[in-house]
Amino acid sequence: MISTRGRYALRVMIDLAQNNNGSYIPLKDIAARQEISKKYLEIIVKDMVNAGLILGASGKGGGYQLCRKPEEYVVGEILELMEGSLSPVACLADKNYECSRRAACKTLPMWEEFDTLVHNYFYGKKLTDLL
Amino acid sequence: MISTRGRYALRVMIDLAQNNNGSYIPLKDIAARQEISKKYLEIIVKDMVNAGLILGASGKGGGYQLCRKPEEYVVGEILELMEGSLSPVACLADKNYECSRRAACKTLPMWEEFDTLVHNYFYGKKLTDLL
DNA sequence: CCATTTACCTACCGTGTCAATAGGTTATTT
DNA sequence: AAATAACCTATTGACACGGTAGGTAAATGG
Repeated sequence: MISTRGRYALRVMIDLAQNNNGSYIPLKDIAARQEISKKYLEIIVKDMVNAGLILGASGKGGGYQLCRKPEEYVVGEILELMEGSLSPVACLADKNYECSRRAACKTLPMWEEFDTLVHNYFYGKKLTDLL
Repeated sequence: MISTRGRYALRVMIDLAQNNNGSYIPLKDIAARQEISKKYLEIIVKDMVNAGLILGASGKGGGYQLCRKPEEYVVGEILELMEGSLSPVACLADKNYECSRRAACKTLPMWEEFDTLVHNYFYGKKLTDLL
């Protein structure tokens, strides 16, 4: 299940790409267009800045902006940064996960195969595919 | 993310298939082999009985049993019964979900495509593929 | 008939995440 | 100085997750 963090982040990226005119776009406008609580979006967008996905600028004339060309963003990257991991099970999501049953686990190969499938799907989609 | 409900259910099914000798298998044995709390498994296994995945029998000599041939079980069916839905977003998981932005949603087609991918993957896997 | 075994049932609980709100501070421009 | 907008800290209510506890009902063996 993809949470609002990932989904809203994706919609912000799309909004920024669609309204990309060189200047910064205030969150107020994005929140209004996307019909998402501005206060809640602040939290998500702040993380997007910290993750290096977008640029933020304070003060009058400030707002947010893409820091790459839209076609250089990959959906999987955005989702993974916001969701933490796209893996279906804890033993794959957490690299340091210890499981004594690992060698004998009958289901692990399936989760691994599925994990690869998910990864390939979202990393094969660019932001521009959503415009 | 697949929760323990779905994962444990799958392991119980595998255990039942591997130890399928015609008689009922007590949960105590399954819990011991799988190293899962028996008390917690009770909850999950009860739901599996209610869902019609397995048979339960009380009393001495009782326990649980598959009610179909192992090759007639599909992983997707088991997971979906236990997890409720495998859909990545609420607007697809809940059939009665209302969204005013549906027609304009730029991301919906991607979620739909991904949903189909997930569905096809797990419905293409049989229980016997995990033995 | 009684003890044992086993499933089945109801209730509760601690922790954590999700989605959001509230209110204030800093930075920047006009 | 005023306005704008990002940034920061704290809090909240609801809910799911993963489990525990203790008891009841059903079936069997001796």
